[in-house]
Amino acid sequence: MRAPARNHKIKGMSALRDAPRAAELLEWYDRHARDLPWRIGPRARAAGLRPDPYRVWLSEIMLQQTTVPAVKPYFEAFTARWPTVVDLAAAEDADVMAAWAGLGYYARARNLLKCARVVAEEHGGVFPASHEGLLALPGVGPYTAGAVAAIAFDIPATVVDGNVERVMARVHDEHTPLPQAKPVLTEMAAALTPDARPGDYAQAVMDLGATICTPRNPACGLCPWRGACAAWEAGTMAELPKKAPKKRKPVRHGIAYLARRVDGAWLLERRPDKGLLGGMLGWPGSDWGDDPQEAPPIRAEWKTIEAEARHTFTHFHLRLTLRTALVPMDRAPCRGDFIESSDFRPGDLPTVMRKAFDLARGG
DNA sequence: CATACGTGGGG
DNA sequence: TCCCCAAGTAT
Repeated sequence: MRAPARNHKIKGMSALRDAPRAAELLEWYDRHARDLPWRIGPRARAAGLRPDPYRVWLSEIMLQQTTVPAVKPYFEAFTARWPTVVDLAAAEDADVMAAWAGLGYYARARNLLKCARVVAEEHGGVFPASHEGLLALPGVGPYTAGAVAAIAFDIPATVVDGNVERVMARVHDEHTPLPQAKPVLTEMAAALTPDARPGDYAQAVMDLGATICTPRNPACGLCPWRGACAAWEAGTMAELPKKAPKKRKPVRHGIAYLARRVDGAWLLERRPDKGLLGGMLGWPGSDWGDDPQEAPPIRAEWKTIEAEARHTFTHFHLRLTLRTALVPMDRAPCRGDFIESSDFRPGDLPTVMRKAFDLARGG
């Protein structure tokens, strides 16, 4: 009897390896699926339930380059405050940006609102039920379109995120470094994607990557695909996926000005939509570079705080010199606006600006 | 295709 | 302290 399911490519003294099968992964998922606020579990899905596309989309946007623990409280807050995409579409920009503060990658929040308004105004408040339609939405790329199509609509889309790349690289012992390997890893993922249970399958691979096939110390002993894993056989799982070497982050310097009016109001400035921290509230200040120039937003006696605020962004380290001043009621700023003490919440600021506030208030 | 774009947690 | 990373997208 032939064994067509066997992989006969033999490396060294290895035993025959099984081909990875979606069914094995789905069986594992049926027993080990994570319980997440935006998710419909495999049992409920089998009973015919589907998750709300709005919640799936919202979670997928939040989860871009962001961990599940970081997302959970934001997801709860957003869905409590804006239960439907139409509610979100009607929100004030500043409220959404404030609610997103601390989660990072703020272009996501701007695109989130754009997308909600497109869905509300051009699609009657209903998310498009196709990969192509989803892909056309602001902030929705190939991954998110596939994930929403599969999870919310059970469309058999190939979903390739960082988890899938890692799992495919290991299962096939693929040593080509990322991002060069992306096309071949996508092909491998497509070859494994089943027609049945696309939503469960997409979540199953991501759960596998998040809980078993982790970047460090993978729990291969618990893996449903261990018998099919070429990296396990070769002992290379810890070094996969290979990645192009990273550049060192340069250090940039800046000055931030924290002005408090005698009535307690704080001088803040809305940053332009484009660029770093775009659309967020922040302290007025200098540019961030090698040699920042003074740029006080209002005439005052500025005092420099001893400690500088340190913060690391995606591509540089920032050391922020903080200057504070107390200014009288009748003096007008040349940049920014005073926000009444009762209207100001530090939590509305992006983290770097909140750090500056904490330092200035504490010192 | 390379780069810009945040943050918090873990080793 | 420092580096790596986490369900990517836009340009």
